[in-house]
Amino acid sequence: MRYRTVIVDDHPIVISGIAGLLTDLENIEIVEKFESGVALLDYIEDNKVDLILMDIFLPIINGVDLCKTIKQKHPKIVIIGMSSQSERSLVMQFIQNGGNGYILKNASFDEFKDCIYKAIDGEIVFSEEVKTIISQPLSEDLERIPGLSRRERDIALLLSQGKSTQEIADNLFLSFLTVQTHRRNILQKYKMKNVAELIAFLLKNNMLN
Amino acid sequence: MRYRTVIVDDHPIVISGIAGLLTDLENIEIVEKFESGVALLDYIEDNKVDLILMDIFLPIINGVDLCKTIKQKHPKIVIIGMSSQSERSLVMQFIQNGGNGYILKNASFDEFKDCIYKAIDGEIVFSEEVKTIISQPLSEDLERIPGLSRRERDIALLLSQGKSTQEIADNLFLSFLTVQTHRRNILQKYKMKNVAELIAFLLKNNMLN
DNA sequence: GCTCTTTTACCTGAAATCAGGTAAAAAAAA
DNA sequence: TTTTTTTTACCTGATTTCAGGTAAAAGAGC
Repeated sequence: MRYRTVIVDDHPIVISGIAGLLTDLENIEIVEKFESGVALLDYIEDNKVDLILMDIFLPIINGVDLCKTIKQKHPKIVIIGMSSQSERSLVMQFIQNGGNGYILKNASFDEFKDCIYKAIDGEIVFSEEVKTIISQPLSEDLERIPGLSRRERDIALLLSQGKSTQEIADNLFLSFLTVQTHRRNILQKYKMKNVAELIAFLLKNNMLN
Repeated sequence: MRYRTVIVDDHPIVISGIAGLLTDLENIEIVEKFESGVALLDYIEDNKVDLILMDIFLPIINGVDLCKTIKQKHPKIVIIGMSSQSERSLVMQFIQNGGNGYILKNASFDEFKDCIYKAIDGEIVFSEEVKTIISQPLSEDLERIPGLSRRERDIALLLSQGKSTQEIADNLFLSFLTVQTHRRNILQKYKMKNVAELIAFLLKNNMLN
């Protein structure tokens, strides 16, 4: 079986580069190339596609949303994201929205080949550098951030559930004033202006749960 | 080379079950079994370990935190998470904290074997059911949730950055009262009590960015 | 034993949010 | 073109948060 493959990238040079790499691959047939997501969305409505290699930074509609939209209608299409540089949260978001893998564009030909074959085989794949990005950062990112104490985490968790100071006090059998103090201490510890910013910060850094 | 492997699970029955599966595997040597994370943390300080299979739901310290702690000091140890049932965010969190893979306990022997060998080989692996969990749910989960309008998303984004109503109004060149109306509409749309709960909800459902 | 951190608790006043209402212009969809 | 959704805007009052203090008891670490 030959996999009908589409490439989406807003840089024509990158498209031809990837196309060049892929022509060497057995059973990968490049059927179309696009420079934007909307053109791709039109195309897949009328044509059979098995594999999509897409840049994440695209004009109009970004790669994450594009992937989500495609997967909702065509869950069987294998989608691999690509970008020149990236960060952890972007990669995770792409996977959470149905992506089957993520490759940095500086990956070697062998990495590309490996990842594509494995993705077709049903695996979720990452190029080497992506793997380090999604797992290593915590050693630098999170180590310097002082953690929440147990009580503070309890309170932060209830805050993220929309509880008011009074409700939290009732919930934890504490004085209203005590909870108020904890709230202020947490905000000051991370220099946050209010609970909204705090919750966003804590969730992005995986400090709740 | 034989991989020195440790199993951590608070159900002795599960430990023996997994141990049984693994004895059949070439070059996997089970050197120790633990029922809690603290015992494991002590052990790895004094003994060489290559691979850890750990339950995610553990007493005292949970699997995600345990994985994070271990990886900070011993990034080369391969850690695979396991649980009986799971949800997307938990799996993603585990991976973001350095985990090399995630397997549901109902996976077949072949899946276990495959995942373990691939993880040792440097891949990030998921058992079949985990793959569907992390990618499929969006088609049911998110489709029924009404989206934010463009203006609403602008405002929600600024809220997540800790901006006050007045600051948002200045930022978007709107009246204070207009922003106030948008805030209320967003809260009512998702039946949220306050911005804190709203931000948590939006971030967990990838509705910001 | 001593020290530092955490948890508990209280007071006050300004600022901001939340909840209820209404309504009209503009834009998008049917 | 008509209808619906979105965006804009105003009013009021109760509730809540935020920021500034202080301080003592309990627990963890040295």
